Amino acid sequence: MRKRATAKEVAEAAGVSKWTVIRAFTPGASITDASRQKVLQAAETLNYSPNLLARSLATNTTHQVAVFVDDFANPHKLPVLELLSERLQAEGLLTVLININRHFDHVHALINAGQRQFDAVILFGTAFREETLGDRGLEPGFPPMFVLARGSQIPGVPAIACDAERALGEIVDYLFDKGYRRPGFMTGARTLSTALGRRHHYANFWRRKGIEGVVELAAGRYSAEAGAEAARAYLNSSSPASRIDVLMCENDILALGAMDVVRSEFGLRVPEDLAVVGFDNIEPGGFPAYGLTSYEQPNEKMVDIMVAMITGKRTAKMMLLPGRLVPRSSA
Amino acid sequence: MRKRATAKEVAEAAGVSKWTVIRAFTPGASITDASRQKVLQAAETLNYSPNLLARSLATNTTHQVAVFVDDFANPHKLPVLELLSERLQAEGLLTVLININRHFDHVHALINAGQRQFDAVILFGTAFREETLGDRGLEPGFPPMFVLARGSQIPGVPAIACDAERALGEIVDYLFDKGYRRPGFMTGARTLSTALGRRHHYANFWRRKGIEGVVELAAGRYSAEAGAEAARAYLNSSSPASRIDVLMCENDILALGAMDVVRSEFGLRVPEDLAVVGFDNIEPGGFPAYGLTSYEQPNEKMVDIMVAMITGKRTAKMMLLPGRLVPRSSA
DNA sequence: TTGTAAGCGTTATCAA
DNA sequence: TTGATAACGCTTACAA
Repeated sequence: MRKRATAKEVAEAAGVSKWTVIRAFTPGASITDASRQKVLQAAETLNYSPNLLARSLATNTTHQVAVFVDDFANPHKLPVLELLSERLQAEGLLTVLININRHFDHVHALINAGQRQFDAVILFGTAFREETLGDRGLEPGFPPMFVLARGSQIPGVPAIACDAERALGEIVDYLFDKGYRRPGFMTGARTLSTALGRRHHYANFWRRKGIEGVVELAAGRYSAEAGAEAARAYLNSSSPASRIDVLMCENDILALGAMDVVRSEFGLRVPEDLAVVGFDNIEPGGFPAYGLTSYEQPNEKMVDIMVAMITGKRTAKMMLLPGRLVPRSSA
Repeated sequence: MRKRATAKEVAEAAGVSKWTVIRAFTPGASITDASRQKVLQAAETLNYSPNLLARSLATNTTHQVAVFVDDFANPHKLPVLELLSERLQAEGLLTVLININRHFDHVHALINAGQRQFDAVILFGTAFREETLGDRGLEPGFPPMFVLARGSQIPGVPAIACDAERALGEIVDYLFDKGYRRPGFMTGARTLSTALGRRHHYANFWRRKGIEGVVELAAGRYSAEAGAEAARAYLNSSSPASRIDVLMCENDILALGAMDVVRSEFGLRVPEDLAVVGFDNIEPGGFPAYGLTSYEQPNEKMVDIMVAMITGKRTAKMMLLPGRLVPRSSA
């Protein structure tokens, strides 16, 4: 593996100075066509292309965006990652996928992100509280941060997310119209503000309908298994007469787990005996085997806006966007 | 947003030279404890941490690995991405997710990867033929390439994948023992070598059992919808008497789409009327609503080996690893 | 152990 | 338009 050719080498080959070489590769630089041709030809034979690393050091911009993800159990992440990477690449930005876990937490990741001079940091659905950073605060020279698909817990960090209040309003209206009157809600991780948020709005809208006391099923985390366990626990401990008639789950993956238990283990019919609703509208939910009623987040819009903010084509600020109710057979 | 502190500034604050500052941040460098303490303290107050970009330029290693992905429809990608990013991070390497699509193809991506000096490039399940690069070949100074979860089509580019021959052998043995005798195979993209590979091995093993003529259902691409269409087309055009009794699909997502059609649209029972088998063992396949018999790739092993090769702890070479048959109710 | 010089491959700025 | 000088922030090699 030979070394890459440098601008200097190309310059010698073309009989010009290295700065002229740079100009040949700089759109809109002042250079004669003759020089440019000479340079491009020399570059071609030497197989030269500018070293982006050196460019980054000099320009102080890496064209790389860090995306923090901590919940890979949710299939919803994949299509959004696809969208995000596509749109970023369309703007000449690369996606650095950062796995937030026990060994590489937000603090480490943020410090690392600073050291690597990313152009921006996106917290994609990750839970992150301001206190976590401690005194460090947002360090000087730190890349601008954004929160995607979740409300922001950090003042000054803009969030682009689905409007949960509006979403839950639509959902409750729909369920009420369908005749459901004994609502339950399954939460994933308790500490997350969105968890509280969705649950909170859900309860609020039912209250406005004159119905108090939404039953809470706590799954503790986001996975089909957790959803299954929570549903099982509830169904085992409740009498058929007093049961809820509709279960809204904080996301689809919980809903699918719950639905499996409701039907396979307890032989209940969905939606006749117990209706189920999810959130995110992941693909398997739409399969005939489930027919899960869900709520679709405006992924494209969210991603487009986020990318526009990162590139500075839009002013960075919090935005809540409307999604879309997707009614199917489960409720 | 102030600029980041530099080693030089810390040096001035600590009353030493900037090289001493560097040493304080270099494990195993010769420096007195006194100096180190002074430096670390100054660094602390100035909130200094080394600039990784500058380091990369100087050391010619970025600690970044590019991962090319072109098929985001397969949910199997997500857990593997999680594993991969985790293991890479454990080695101090960051994952740059590169979306291969119409606008950003392998050639662009590879050139870009060279310019960015990634430490390695992983083709994760992407189809890429040698000719694509044309004359350029693998350019000098180009990062080492690896293929993950697919056979390599490029000589000299090591692939880490599941042993397809062994896998299909196990599957056919299992199906034969279960009494199935009229096999069908659903292919995704026709051009991919693994497609041909899996189908090829499948047909071979049936032949060894004395059964010729595996029926091919061509879905054309990898998605539940494509699987559904192919299954629909086949069932519509075949007479119940002459039909296959077991359908092996090239991957799970095709299998789920097919299974939905088989059951919901044609009212056939799985496995009694038509058994279905997939590949990858994605999560929804395991849900009670499907109970899809599948074959699990050794994801952890593949990823661990790949990372070990990238870090040089293992010699880079092609490896085929055994997976695991996961029998469920669908076959 | 510590300081110095040179170099990594660009870009920014100014002079010719 | 072109060439030259300085700078980006670090590492490597060498000298003190």
